[in-house]
Amino acid sequence: RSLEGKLRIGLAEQSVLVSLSHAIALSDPRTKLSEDKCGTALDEAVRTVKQVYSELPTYDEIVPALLKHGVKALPDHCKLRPGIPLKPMLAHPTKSLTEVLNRFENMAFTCEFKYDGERAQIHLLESGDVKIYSRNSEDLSVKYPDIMQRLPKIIGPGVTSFVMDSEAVAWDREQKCILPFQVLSGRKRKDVAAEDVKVQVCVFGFDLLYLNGETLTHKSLVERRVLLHTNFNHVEGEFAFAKHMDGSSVEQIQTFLEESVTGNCEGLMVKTLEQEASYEPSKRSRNWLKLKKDYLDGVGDSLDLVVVGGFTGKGKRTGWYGGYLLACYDPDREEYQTICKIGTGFSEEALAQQAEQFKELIADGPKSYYQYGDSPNVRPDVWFEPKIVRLVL
DNA sequence: GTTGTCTGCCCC
DNA sequence: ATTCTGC
DNA sequence: GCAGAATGGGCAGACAAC
Repeated sequence: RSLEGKLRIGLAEQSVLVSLSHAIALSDPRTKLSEDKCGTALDEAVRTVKQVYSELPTYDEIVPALLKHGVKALPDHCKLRPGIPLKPMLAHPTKSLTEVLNRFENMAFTCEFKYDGERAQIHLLESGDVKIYSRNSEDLSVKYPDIMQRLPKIIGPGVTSFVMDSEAVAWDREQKCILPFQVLSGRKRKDVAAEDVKVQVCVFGFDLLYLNGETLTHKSLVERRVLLHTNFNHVEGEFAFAKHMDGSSVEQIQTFLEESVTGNCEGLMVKTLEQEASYEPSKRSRNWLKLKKDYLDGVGDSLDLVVVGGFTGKGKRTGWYGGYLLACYDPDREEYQTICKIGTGFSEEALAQQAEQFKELIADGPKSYYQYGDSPNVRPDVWFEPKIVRLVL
């Protein structure tokens, strides 16, 4: 966990990679370090190690290769390979179509449906083994035996190995339509047999990162997409290509966005096609933008809610409230019904100021007319008098 | 066995 | 996931 | 803009309690 940077001590993955790169570069006699070029050489080493790690995120292979061959030769020994999940490319959120058009002015770009499911990175190894990985590189192979089983139908002739980026989405076989994420999350995760799968899924492929021994990440999206479409088969209700539209006018995109929402999708992904259109593992790249319907202005309702409790903060929020319990007043029943917790969107200043504000409203316990659940995570550490109303977006 | 509580290199 | 902060 | 660390709802699984 130390190496993987998951200790929450202010030293996480990227800092570990920098440290490892520096340590190797500084101790390797092959790296000649003159005073003025030392900084540049270190930066170069970090760049190389990060690049390699993003494609083959396994210290078991990188560290021995570094020790044996040094930083410069590392990319020759550690390459993207089916069977090892690479860190998926992520998208930047945008709040309006204007923002998208602004970013991609004078560039070729494409819009894709943003499917509301689970990221699935599908690997076919030369050995014939199939593996499916989650967004966080968890092995989902056991969860999706149905996908494993149907793969032969999907793979085109001559394909011996590949890595595909896709979204697994809950699918209604009767209505032939996409079901919400909530349905998908009801699927079993362990000891799943393909025969008794209750929640069916359709896989929507949207990128191809490796094919028949060749890494495709440096190719442009338009090239990768051609390879995806020519080497895989659409299979009704089982595998489809993410729906896309390459038009660039406001009207075309607006229509496509509405179409995606009608089709039970979250909105659109907008991606560069030719320039700056490589696949950047692990990066939240500005070359991929997500335009979700609930980000858009005027979409989504706001509520007036009453703050009825506070949760003591942890870590850097120690000393004040890290989150609050909110309730909605029901005039018929004359009671406050707790509805959600809120813990983001507060600056440290607001957090401190609010702690002060609620100090005078601390109650001995929950009011008789508060209604809340049994679960401890909706039992705040401190209950408040129902005085403060907040507009929640 | 059945019920309840809590956790997760969880999913979003 | 979203959001804020220090660099 | 990056990296990191706060925090949300909701699920199946795991395990403790009965």
